[in-house]
Amino acid sequence: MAIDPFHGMNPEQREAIAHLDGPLLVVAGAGSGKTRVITHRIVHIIQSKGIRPDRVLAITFTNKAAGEMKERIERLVHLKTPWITTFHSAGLRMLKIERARLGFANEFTIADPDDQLRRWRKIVEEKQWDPKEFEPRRVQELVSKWKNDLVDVDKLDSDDPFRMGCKELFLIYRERNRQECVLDFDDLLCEPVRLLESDAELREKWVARFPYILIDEFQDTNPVQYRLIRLLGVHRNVCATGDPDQAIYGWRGADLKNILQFEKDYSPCRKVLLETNYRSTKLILRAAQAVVERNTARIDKVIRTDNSEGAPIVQLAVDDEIDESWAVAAAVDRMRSEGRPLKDIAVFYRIGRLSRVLEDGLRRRDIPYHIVGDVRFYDRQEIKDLLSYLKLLINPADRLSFARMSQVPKRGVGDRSLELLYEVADEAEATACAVLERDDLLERCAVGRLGAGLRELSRIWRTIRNLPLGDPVACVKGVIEASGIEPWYADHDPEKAQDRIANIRELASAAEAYREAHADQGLSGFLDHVALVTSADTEAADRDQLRLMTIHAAKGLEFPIVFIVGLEQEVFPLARGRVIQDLEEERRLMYVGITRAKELLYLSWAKTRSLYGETKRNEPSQFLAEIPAVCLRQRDVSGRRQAPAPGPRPGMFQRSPPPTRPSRPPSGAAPDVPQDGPDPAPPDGSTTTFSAGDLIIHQAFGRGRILGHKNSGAERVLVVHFDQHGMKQLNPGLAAARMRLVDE
DNA sequence: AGCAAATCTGTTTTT
DNA sequence: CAGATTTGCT
Ligand SMILES: Nc1ncnc2c1ncn2[C@@H]1O[C@H](COP(=O)(O)OP(=O)(O)OP(=O)(O)O)[C@@H](O)[C@H]1O
Repeated sequence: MAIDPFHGMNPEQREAIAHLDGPLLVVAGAGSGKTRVITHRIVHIIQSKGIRPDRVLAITFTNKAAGEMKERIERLVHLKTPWITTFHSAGLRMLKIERARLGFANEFTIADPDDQLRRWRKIVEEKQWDPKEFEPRRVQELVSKWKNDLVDVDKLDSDDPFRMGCKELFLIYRERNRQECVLDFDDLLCEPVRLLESDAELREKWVARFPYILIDEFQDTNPVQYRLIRLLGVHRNVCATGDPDQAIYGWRGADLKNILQFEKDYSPCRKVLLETNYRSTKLILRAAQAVVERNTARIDKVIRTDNSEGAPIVQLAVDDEIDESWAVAAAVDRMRSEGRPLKDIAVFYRIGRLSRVLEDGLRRRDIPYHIVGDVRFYDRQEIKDLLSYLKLLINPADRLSFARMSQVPKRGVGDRSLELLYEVADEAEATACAVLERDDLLERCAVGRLGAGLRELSRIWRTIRNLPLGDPVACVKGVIEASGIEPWYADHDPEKAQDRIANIRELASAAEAYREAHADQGLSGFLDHVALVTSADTEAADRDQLRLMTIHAAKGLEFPIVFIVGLEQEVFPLARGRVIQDLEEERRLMYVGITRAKELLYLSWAKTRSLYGETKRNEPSQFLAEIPAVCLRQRDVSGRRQAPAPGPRPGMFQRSPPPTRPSRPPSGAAPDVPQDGPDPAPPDGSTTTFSAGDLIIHQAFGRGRILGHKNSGAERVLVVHFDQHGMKQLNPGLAAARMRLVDE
């Protein structure tokens, strides 16, 4: 029944698959079959060495890549491969197994990054330090960098007061997390390293656990990750594959020099170069290669393809971002009408914000799309609310979750009640949840009219605390029921209630799906899963949708047709405050983007673009000029809207005329003057409307005159000029209840 | 305690 | 410009 792992492989790939014992480094360009080598090597290891699949540690960059690799291998060997995962999941799995060594009082939970940020903010506040100087975001960023760079913070010394301040904050942060049995994301890498380094016996056990180790996308490995590999890979059966030209996570501490380091650390090390690209047309590959060859800090490598020459890359210049989105939508629409499945097409951009305009264009043409890396399902407010209850069932010491549970739904428990409760808990050396369980403690904080809320909270906690932790579905359903969160959202936020309730139900479905796949794992496993899953993993891959994503999210993927938009200097390559921080990394990003395309590539840039609230004139990206002209077909459809007689609109990416967009009204003329027209009826059902020019009296602001209404973001607002208070923008629904018309 | 309005940011990429 | 945070009122 053995399958031939060498089947369909070229000679270099075969060499890499065959060389099982001793270190191996595969360095190769895009689309050369590196991931395929890893996959087939694993099959070969299992078959020829008789190694159990669960004793192969294979690291991929994303959960999705891991899932695909797992699926392929499990289909071939019919056994589970739980250690084909990301670094973070592998770290978590190790910590779960070794949790006794962490020294926590109860089972740990993984803190949500937002909750951690709140923790930093609170610590700065308690210290009474200036939150401008110690901005929680910056502090969190630096500490994360330290952890990923393996900095020993206890020994850290610096002249920089910010760094020393962060050190002081960190010591408090760490202690608090320890008390609450909470780990942050970076701890999933640091803690395994710490445990392994401090215990030779443990190290031996884990080294023996994985006789073979493989790492894909090695160029984006950071110091902690590499240390973990070094600790586990003393047997030297370590295989790394990577492409230095695809190193795009330098900002996260990844260091492409790890590739050179690997060769030294594992010297002598077999090195295999893969030089055939199986993915792209000749023109696309030549363009990508020409761009990346501009980098100076780079070792040249050969890459060729037997694929056809292919169609030229289309480059398009447009007036602004709206035209760009129209052009993309028109081109996609045409492809769809020619029978192309939408899932063959992807649109890439440097920064996530660019997806907004694209969405407008796509919606106009009813093109279904999926934004990869959009708000994670598990990051939605209502989901986090429920997760706080669930986390407390596992780890009642977690006060960040406690605070959220206490205050959603709102039940009259505020910061004061919480402070009091924490004091009582600390004094009794009990967890916050224990206070809710014990009448004697509860009565000490549920005093006066503050008491009602806490008693209600206590009642809820007592109904959920005995939910069966082995069954995530029962827990989720029990918490939804007991918390009363559905009726509360329905009542309190009717606008979004439907979506919210749908999401809440989906959480229950997710728990069901999880229970189905991991019957032995229980609630705790479900929560871990939730912490690590990204929105790229949750996508509905079965639907025929256009995919929109940042180039970072496109790493490792391939599509027949690719659009890259926003190719303007300072947008891509991206500048911060007019400075491009790392041009070579930006260029590698361009290389990654181009090399995702198999057949057709479209590149567009807009002469003006509104971003961050201002409209800027931009130059085309330097990367466009770096592509050899012979690879390109250039079109410029800018400047046509101003034509005196509009006539039929010229084609954009293609030659057939797309529908025209009327030229914009002179919007810059009077930005603050609201548009006229009747106000929408207030949502409360009353019929009161106000029109521009009406004179009104407002309960709070007194006499004023309605100027009209305008759109402020997604909201419609009423613009009123008050005699006493000047110009104000009011919510029309609420304002209607608070003001009345008066006669002149 | 809770809400709505006003003010103030900053502004990349993600496991 | 949009999101988060602070202020100010009930
Ligand atoms: N020997 C081969 N013959 C035919 N097709 C191959 C071969 N090896 C790989 N491929 C195909 O080439 C494409 C690229 O392979 P793969 O994703 O493994 O490359 P990669 O080097 O990991 O790419 P990248 O670094 O760009 O992510 C895939 O569609 C794969 O199926």
